Amino acid sequence: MFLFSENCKRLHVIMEVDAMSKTIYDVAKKAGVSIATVSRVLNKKDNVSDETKKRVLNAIKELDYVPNMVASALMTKKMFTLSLLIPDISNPYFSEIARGVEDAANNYNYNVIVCNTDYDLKKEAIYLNLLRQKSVDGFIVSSATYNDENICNFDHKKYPLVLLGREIEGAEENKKIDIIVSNNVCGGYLATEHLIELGHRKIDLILGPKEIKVNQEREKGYRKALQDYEITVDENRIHSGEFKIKSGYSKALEILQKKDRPTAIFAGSDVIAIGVLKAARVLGFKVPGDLSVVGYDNTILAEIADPPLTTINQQMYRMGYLAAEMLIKRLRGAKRPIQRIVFDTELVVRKSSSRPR
Amino acid sequence: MFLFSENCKRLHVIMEVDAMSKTIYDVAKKAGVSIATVSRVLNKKDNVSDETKKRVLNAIKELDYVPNMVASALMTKKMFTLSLLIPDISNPYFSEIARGVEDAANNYNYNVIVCNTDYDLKKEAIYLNLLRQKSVDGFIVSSATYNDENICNFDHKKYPLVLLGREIEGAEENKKIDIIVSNNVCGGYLATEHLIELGHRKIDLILGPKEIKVNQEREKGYRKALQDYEITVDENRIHSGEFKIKSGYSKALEILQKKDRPTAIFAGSDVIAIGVLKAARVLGFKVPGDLSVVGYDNTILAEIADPPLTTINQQMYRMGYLAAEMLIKRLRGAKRPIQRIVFDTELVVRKSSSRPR
DNA sequence: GTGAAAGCGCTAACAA
DNA sequence: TTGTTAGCGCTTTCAC
Repeated sequence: MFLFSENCKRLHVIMEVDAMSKTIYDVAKKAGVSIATVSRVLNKKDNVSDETKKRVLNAIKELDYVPNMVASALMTKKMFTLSLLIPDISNPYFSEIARGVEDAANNYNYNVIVCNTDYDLKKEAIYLNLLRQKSVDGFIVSSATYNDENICNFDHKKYPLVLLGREIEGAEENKKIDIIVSNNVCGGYLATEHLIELGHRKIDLILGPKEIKVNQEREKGYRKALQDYEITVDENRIHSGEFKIKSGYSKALEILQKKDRPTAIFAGSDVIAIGVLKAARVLGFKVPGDLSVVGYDNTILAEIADPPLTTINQQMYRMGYLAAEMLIKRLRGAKRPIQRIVFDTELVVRKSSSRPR
Repeated sequence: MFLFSENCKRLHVIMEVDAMSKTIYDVAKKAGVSIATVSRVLNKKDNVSDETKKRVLNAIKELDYVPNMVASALMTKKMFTLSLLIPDISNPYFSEIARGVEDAANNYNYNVIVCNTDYDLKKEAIYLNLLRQKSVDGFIVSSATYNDENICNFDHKKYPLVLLGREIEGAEENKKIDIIVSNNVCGGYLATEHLIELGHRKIDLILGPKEIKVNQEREKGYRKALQDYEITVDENRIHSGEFKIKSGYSKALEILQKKDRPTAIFAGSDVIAIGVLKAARVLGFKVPGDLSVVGYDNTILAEIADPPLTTINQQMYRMGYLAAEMLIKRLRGAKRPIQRIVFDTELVVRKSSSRPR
């Protein structure tokens, strides 16, 4: 069976009528109106009479018509899709952020494309480029190292961007981009102060990669706290590795076997702290009796760890949610100044820290 | 300054030349060829002479031209984007799957839109509908309950779909859709058998929601193991709740205070098992001395728990990876039969299980 | 090997 | 309030 679909200038040879996707022309024809009117109804413009609107809505329902957003995006440049670039979605810290981003996006009828950059600038650049081709409306980026050239060279006018949890070097650059961070200096300070106030003097610090700015900031907080309490900073007590259990484990193993071993370790993330706990267990040190441990992030891991980790809370979900919300509001054309929002961090005391023996 | 861009039928009023996105017309003009030729080069068709190809490539580079995939998708219907529907990305089980999906997708130059359905069929339906409008190429769905009407009524011809970790009721329905699952009956059996062989006879089962088929299957494995070892199944020992720490906690609290309390609990997920551990701690039961606990999934939580959880390993990452790969291969038009792939589960023995006192 | 021209399914200016 | 029509930036016949 062959049929002609009598769309204006379109001539379809159709095998099964239902197999073809319906277009705005089919709806227009069925409702006895022009495509412009159908478009008006679809986009909820008010200048359509109730009478015709009803007819169009009926036709849409009867034909099971689904509007094609790709076609409309060709004109409007809006795909109602955000992209989220993070190092690794399987990391609880980022999956919590992602959940916040997606919830906000969903709330405004946006979708989110998630990309894992693995802290790899090249991979990030490829994603950025591919997604621009797809006319994604905006970007939330959380994978930048402190001097991320991808971001510095990015055309923020054309592609709205919110930086999440990371800053770019240079105050001027920062003034051009919306940024959401948490107060890492404060977090580093709080963790260190907590240990000092418990009576610790030999406090080692195990951070994530140096290139990631949050680590520099947490270190700053650590130094500041020691200074404020008039404890000399021992450079040999400051270490860095990766945000991985293994990394925390091996560093701690090394540290804890030195003569002048610390009575406390402040880890730059919960994951690192988990590695420290493991090393302590292997070496027969009791936590917190022989060694106090403080983590960072307050992911679900901190609750579950043995013993439950004292840690610094970051508001991942809220940061993600706000990032998406800011981005969407900017996309909607609100003339708002560039913002830089700093989320508070706070100390969460659990069982992994106590006064030294 | 006003300029005319001399694109064929297009007349642009341009303020800053560089501010406008370059189109295929600009490239064609600069290279002195037609847009058809540019298109051929972009799509790597072979029928272009090396000479002209070089000119076109040069023009592309000089203009910093970025092809518009939305426009091309209007013809080709390919957006090179998959969507992944899962209950909750912040759940480590699903974030591990998501990572596998995204890695495979990225490997084939696809992107993935992640959606959180919260086990809510209505929310799932809304996502499915919205994403169809966006011409997403295919779907990976992991949120279906066992009789998910959204999936049953889904037009798999038009929108390729892979079911991940869940099946649909009815063998016939299943034959129409690619499915990737792990062997939950086997997993349930292995966990139960492990406890039986340790000498346990009073083994309680705490599952997730009954509507989710995996729970029914794990229960089946549990029953089978008891029967094989000639232990009477006590219906009062089978419980169900949610896949949440709290749920496991409250159920275990209740169970452990009964007169005839179990010597072992098999939890339907690591998260539930974590709740059980917490309840045991609160009530002063030592794990594994007073109570053995076995989890399910082998997420990162199992490693980290106190004590580390004996659990059933599921290959989340590989399942996710394969799901995306299957979907993409189908999208590429390979005429392949509908597949149903079952991943093995295996017992991982850690510290939360031992013989009963 | 290359170009002209007709759409893909919409939106939006302009007419009526 | 409604319709006509010219694109949006590509792909894809069909000529040459």
